[in-house]
Amino acid sequence: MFGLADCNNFYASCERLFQPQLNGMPIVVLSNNDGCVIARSNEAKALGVKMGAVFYQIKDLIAQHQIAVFSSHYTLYGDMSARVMTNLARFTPEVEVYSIDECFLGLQGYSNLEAYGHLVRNTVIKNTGIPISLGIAPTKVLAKVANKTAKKKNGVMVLDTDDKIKQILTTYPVEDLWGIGRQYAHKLIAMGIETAEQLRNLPIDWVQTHMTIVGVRLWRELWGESCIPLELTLDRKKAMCTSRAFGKLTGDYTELREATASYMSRLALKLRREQCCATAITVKLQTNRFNPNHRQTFPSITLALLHPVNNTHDLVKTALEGLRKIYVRGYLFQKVEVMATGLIPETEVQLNMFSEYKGAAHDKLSKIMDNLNAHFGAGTLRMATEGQKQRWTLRREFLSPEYTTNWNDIIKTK
DNA sequence: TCTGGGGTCCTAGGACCC
DNA sequence: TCTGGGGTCCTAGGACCC
Repeated sequence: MFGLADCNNFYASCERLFQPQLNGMPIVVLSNNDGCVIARSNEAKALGVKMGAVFYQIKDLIAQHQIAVFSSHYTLYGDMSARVMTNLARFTPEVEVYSIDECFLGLQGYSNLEAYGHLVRNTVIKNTGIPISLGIAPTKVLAKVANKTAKKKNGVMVLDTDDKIKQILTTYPVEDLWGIGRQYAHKLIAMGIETAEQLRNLPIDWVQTHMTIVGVRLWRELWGESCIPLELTLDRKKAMCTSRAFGKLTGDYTELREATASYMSRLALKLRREQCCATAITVKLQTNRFNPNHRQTFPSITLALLHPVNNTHDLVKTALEGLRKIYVRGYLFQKVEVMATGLIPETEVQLNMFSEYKGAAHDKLSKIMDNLNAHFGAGTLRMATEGQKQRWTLRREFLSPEYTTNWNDIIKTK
């Protein structure tokens, strides 16, 4: 049996936890640059705020109902997520952290799952203050279904018999299934397949032909045959990227250089944390695709590195070389993206006999930089090309304090 | 004025190998 | 008239997830 624990309205719950006067009040959390709504409390959902709604287009609604607004605060959410996961891990040795707010649990051999589920749920809520729901079923896909159903009931749902499964699937919208995205949903509904039960009654050959092997796995999981195992070890990443829209559009080469250098530095740090090196990097520029009155261009370039590296200096230098090659005057850019691909573990890097480079282990400068920045705060020591003023940085008008990760912001009680 | 960011997997087709 | 069989690797495009 698989359990799926999922935090309710996770980002909104994190913000509300530290402002209890907002209990029972509508809350929304915005994407980077305060662009669109990415999390809503139940009260905000009830007022008709849609997922992905564009913030400036719903400002009237927000004012009218006094909806509390927050900018994304991933330091806070990441820390709260870790607390939830630590608590969940006390209940089973088999834990797969699936996303920032979701976790699969291996529950094979456990008995009295209903009661156990409530124990898990109540413990997490008590210890972290974050409300969660728990779905338990014979497969991951069905655990997802159970979880979604649990959210509407008392927070725990166990699907342990064929009858229960059939009953739930009969009313379960096909587009809400894990693995059915917009395209498949569109195709299925056009054929009159509207529920999960109808989908699993389709012939498997049809599913194979139109939805590939991925669809077949989904189909089998709906019938209770587990095809998607728990992943108990972390796979090595294959690619990493840092991509962010600017706080304002810019065509200024100096600003684009600053942003590219900053994003690449951040990516280099991520690579070192994962203890891997990149063999190639891609730099991509984007104009604002939503504005039909703007001239559009999306230039991109991939550059191979002489040897796999993860040090800030070499990566920034290469990224700026890429930027120079793709930059065009006369466009207003909204975003730059840097991506590292062909990732190789630090310890398995093949050196180049014609180069002086000795490998990541000899990279003293990055180590010193990381240590200083860890101690004195991010950005204490950085590349000069990252700039001083950084006028292109994120808009985050509604940012909450770093309650759990910064001594200066810790909550004081009398 | 203003529209997120970071990933994975699968398939088909082409280039290449012996 | 007729043109093999068995592979690997890479890339682009399309789907999906949170």
